[in-house]
Amino acid sequence: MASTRRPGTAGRPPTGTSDGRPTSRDVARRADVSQATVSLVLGGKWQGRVSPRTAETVRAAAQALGYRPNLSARSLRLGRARTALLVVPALTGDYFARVHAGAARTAAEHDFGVVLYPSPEGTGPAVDPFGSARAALDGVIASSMAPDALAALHEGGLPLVMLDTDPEGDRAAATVNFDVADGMRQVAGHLLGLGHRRLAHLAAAVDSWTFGVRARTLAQAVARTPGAELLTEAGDLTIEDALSAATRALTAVPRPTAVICDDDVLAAGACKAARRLGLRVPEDVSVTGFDDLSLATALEPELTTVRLPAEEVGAAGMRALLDVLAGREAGTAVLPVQLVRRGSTAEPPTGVRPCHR
Amino acid sequence: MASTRRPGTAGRPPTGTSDGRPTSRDVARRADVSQATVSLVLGGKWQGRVSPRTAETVRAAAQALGYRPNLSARSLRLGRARTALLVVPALTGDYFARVHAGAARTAAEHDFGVVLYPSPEGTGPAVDPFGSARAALDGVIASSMAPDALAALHEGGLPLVMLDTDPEGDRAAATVNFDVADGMRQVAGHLLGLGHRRLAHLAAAVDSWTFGVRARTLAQAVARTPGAELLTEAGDLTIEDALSAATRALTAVPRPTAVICDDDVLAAGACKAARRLGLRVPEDVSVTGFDDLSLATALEPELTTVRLPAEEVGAAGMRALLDVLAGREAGTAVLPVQLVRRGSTAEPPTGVRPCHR
DNA sequence: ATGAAAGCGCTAACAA
DNA sequence: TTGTTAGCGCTTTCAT
Repeated sequence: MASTRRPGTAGRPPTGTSDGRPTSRDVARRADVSQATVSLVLGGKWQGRVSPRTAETVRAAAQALGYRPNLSARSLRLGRARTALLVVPALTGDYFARVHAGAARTAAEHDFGVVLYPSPEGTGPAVDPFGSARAALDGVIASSMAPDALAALHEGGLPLVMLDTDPEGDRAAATVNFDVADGMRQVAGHLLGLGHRRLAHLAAAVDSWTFGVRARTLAQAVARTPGAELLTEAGDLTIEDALSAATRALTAVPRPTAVICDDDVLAAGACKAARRLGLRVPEDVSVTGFDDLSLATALEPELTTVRLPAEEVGAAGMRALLDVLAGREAGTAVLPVQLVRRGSTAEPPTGVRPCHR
Repeated sequence: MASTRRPGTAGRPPTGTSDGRPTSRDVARRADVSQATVSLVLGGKWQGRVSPRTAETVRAAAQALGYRPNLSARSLRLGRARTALLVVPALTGDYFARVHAGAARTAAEHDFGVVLYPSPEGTGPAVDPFGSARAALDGVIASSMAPDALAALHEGGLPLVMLDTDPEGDRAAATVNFDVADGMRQVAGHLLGLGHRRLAHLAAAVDSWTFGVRARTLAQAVARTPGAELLTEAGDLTIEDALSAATRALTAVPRPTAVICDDDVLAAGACKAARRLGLRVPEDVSVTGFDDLSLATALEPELTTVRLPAEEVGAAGMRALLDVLAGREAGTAVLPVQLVRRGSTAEPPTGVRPCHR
């Protein structure tokens, strides 16, 4: 008989079964089986344990009720959520969209989910991503984050895979990187091969492993080439900043004949600066980008740039995380990149020897 | 004494307390209080119920153990997750990043979270967003999705707020829109006022409310202006497609003097097409965009376009959802938009009367 | 082939 | 002021 409201009953949350959202018990009642049977059937592990007839009944009832398993209950019970957090510094541009797509695809193949967390702080320390990313998580994939940002991520005590970040940091369980050094070497080789000798490096004013590598590699390549010189200007990854940095570079005396940019956005700024200075690209000055964003082909002329296999880095990152979660060894992967030659580069203008002023 | 393994004990998931992740019971043990006290203290509702001294002890223990509450358990118990799903058709460009930022900011103010779901299908029907978005959800905000996509979203049985979508669809609990009609009127007025009479509409080949409104409004504005004529070409929202559609428009005879684009990406394609045809922007042909993406200022000349308050639509959407969840009435909001005049528009070329071929 | 039961970690009512 | 207790919905073992 109904006892007079026992202690614990009082603590019942506002959303009982009257909430409208059917539970597996509702399905069980309707199919006239036990709740456990429902779980078995819908969990797909009923083979040889539940009769096909019953299984069908259960599925019909679930369908009729529009039943969806409660995710919280499932992951509470399982202790795992089959979910990874993908932390990215920004959502601008299509690069991170592609990383996400790759990660999500691979995750789905293993019945995993990915929740995306665009860090409000950019590449810097993420402010409590675990508080904001409202999901139960099994692991974290961090793309292009600064080293000190990773510390905060590591606090979570979750397996961490880093993409496009310093592989020397020993915080991560696994690392996936691009061969950015090779990419920059390809750029330098392309321009140097075209005959350029006065180069400007439009560097990203961002403390990030990838940009450090780009700067060092470029400096080395130039140093190895007799007669070649390198001028460096830095700017934030915004059009506005790129414009002013590029303007500084292009008004230097003697004027560089090529501007090597750390990023396609910077390259867009460089093209804008060139045009405003009355310089034609590529006749008067060559410009290169990096990343091969959709922006690269939105410009006219289209940018010569380095294509990064963004989807693949996302996929490889997810695979690495799955390996770690399964207790398997997850190595450090380095993905090849490729220079895409388009309209923004050409031979340097002739007759513009030292007599340029 | 340890009984001989009772029934239910067998079902214990692999991750017990030995998993390494501390639970509130671990904190309780360490602080030498009951688990309930821990919950009270860390839940911030201990005022006048737990002595400050005890509270401090608990916090210290939690800190020392690196305790983080288990989200699954919390939302299972609460029956609500304080989390919204934001469904967007794509992550390219910075528009949706801004919508997300606005929604996340407002959510955070109410201790809510936002999980972002980039629909792999673009504006079309989302394939089981609830399966992929691995989080317990209280509601859904859908931005710029096609009408039939919303049906699938509504299946979830969750409150649905729509952004930038047909307000006539009765599926949503609330709607937030831009005054796109006004935006298009501003564009048309600007160009017509400059003296343009032969206009081309570079339309987005996307079945979406917002583009329908843009087309209708533009047609009306042109029809109301004596001597004005409108040519329409449609293309997907890619540079490549925009380029060919714009090329068709710009090779029409007589050539239009202005190209009104449904979107900044289309406008970038139009600029590219113009340049390839040897036409100068804006001297020979004016081009307008829509959205004011960062792309708009990456180009030279910068695009005259319509700025949409993206962050605000995200914030308003989140507010509407919070209202619905609280049982309050959530009206339909319409946000004002503004034409931003930049370098891509000017008076039509003179002396290019009918004698242009 | 099916059911009963336990308990994942948490919150909140109630007892003490 | 603090502890006890029930139970959110689910998965899984064991008993039937």
